Amino acid sequence: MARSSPTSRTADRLHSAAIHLLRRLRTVDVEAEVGPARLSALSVLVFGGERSLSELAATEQVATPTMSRLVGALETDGLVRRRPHPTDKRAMILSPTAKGRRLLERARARRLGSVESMLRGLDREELRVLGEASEILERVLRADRSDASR
Amino acid sequence: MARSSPTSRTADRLHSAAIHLLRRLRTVDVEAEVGPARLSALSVLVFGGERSLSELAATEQVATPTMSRLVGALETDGLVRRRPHPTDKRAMILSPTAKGRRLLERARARRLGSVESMLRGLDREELRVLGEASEILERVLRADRSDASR
DNA sequence: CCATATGGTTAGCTAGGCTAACGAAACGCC
DNA sequence: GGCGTTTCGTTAGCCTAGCTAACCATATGG
Repeated sequence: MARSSPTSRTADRLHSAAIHLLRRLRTVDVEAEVGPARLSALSVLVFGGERSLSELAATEQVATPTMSRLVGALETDGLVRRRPHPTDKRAMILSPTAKGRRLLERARARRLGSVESMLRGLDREELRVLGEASEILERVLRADRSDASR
Repeated sequence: MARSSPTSRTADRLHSAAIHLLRRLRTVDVEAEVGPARLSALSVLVFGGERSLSELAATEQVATPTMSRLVGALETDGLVRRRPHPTDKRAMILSPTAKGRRLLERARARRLGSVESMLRGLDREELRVLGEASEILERVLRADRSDASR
């Protein structure tokens, strides 16, 4: 493969930057009252709308038994509600409770606040570059495979 | 909260893009013969040079018992070697074996290949934006680490 | 020389991932 | 209508990866 093409160097730097950013954010999540997997699943229900367990598992790219356990914990904590599917008696429909929405909003604010504080001090041009890069990335990811997550 | 300054909107998009990129890469790592934490620790030794266990733990931002177990597994698999520290009898120096380097190179090639294939099709200008954004991010993360403010 | 700090390990807990196996319901097709 | 197959969700059991607490051995500074 073209060992040091512009594309491969960019890929390398992008990869590294994304890893380091998320690693930093992980330390912020320590204060969250639920773990990252539960938070992420809850986030899908809040921002992406209610859906069944297997749909949620697919969105989160985990196996259904994994999601079953996550949802069980979220329900125990009163963050998610399940109601029967109108036509399919095997299935359930999951939706966030008011408590779940509030908790998610707090966690999200913490994360975003952390990113914001890092960006503080950048000039308009640098912010523009970061914003544009994010858009390019999202577009490329969508194109590479229709994801539909979050 | 919920104000929408340019900074906060950029933070939001950046956050989302990084999550989606790494989620995609996670599916590539399924083929890796060792888990992500071990792979990452090995990567530090290969690209960042040999160091002690506690230094490696600090680099990876995990507690020393966690790193102790990771290193134990890497050593069992013949991917990492430990030798005594020249002056400090409590400490050890960790370095990757040839096997470790080869394994890491394969895993890294898979990941980067995946990112590269996503970037294929972008024009020079878009690549430039992504590369520049990565540099800004890395710089900001480095800066933010040194000052433990806020 | 002793108190304290540091490097690493062990034990034990939690969260989050997986597969295999299962029951119940839905679907498809005679 | 019945029967095989697929799908939805759960349970059981295993693995990785994170943590703290407690510990031993060695360094280091008064």
